[in-house]
Amino acid sequence: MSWEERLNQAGWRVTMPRRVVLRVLQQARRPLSPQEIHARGRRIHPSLGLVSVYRALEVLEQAGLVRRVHREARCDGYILASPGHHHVLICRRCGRAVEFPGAEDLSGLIDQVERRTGFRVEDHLLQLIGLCAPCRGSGPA
Amino acid sequence: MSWEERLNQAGWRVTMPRRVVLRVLQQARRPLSPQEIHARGRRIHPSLGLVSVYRALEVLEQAGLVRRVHREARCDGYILASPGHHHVLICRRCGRAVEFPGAEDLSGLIDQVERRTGFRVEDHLLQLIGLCAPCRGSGPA
DNA sequence: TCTCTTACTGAAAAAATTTTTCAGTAATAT
DNA sequence: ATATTACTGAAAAATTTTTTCAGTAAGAGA
Repeated sequence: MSWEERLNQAGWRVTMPRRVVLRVLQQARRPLSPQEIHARGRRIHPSLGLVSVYRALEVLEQAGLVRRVHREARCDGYILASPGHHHVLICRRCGRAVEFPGAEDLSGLIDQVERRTGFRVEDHLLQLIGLCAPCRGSGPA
Repeated sequence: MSWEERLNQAGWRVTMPRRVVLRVLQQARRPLSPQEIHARGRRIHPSLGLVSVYRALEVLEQAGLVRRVHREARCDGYILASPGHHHVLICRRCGRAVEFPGAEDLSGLIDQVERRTGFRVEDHLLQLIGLCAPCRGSGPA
């Protein structure tokens, strides 16, 4: 099924901004911000508005056609740090965040990725999202 | 070593905003945005400025006393998505982002976390940061 | 304890990002 | 072809983050 069909099936229309955003991302070699996508998109279709880029990204992300990357810069939300490397567990219902230790657990996966991609992995960001014990019991999922 | 000593050793001063931000985060039960930290901090020390909260977070994060949490909302940077769940590998030098499949790799870790914390893990965000093959060869680390 | 140095501070202003509003346009079903 | 309404771009509003600057206070050294 083409992405056009996927959009249509989900009740969305196939429009110029969505087409252009997708094409820009296909040609990109690194994650792009909305501004960057807009600038590049305008070279393809000069009337493309920045607001439409925001809106297109929202729809395309919901449709699973685009993935948001979280990078060090420009994300808020802070918790207290424990010493050493920790992963973070976040409850999607109450927002509680819990740290848990462990880097070793990933070494197998990291080895595999290094072998397959040629990357040298230096650091990682792992966040697990779910429901904490109290929230599992109370109210609607 | 106390956090005050850690700051001093790293050449930073122990100041009111840093003290207040840390105290607010100690009392918080979920990740807080700079704005939220500011609002709560003012209840402890009404002259606290928002700008100082930003600056304190920056320093405390560098000192390893505070950890930034990346959440779905409010992060830019997009890449094209492949179907299904993928992790993301990002080169810190050239910015290239590569997806790689795999959720099974984490099942052991997730089981362990669920047992120890009572959370039910539904989703996760894993990003590996490192150097891609071309960047490993060229220029300064 | 006093004094000096300068890393810090809050407030205001500037810059940048994101959302809302609105009148008009164009994608799709019929 | 036509009708419906999901979409569009631009402007304005709201929000977030950074910069600037004159003054303050942390901490080193006497």
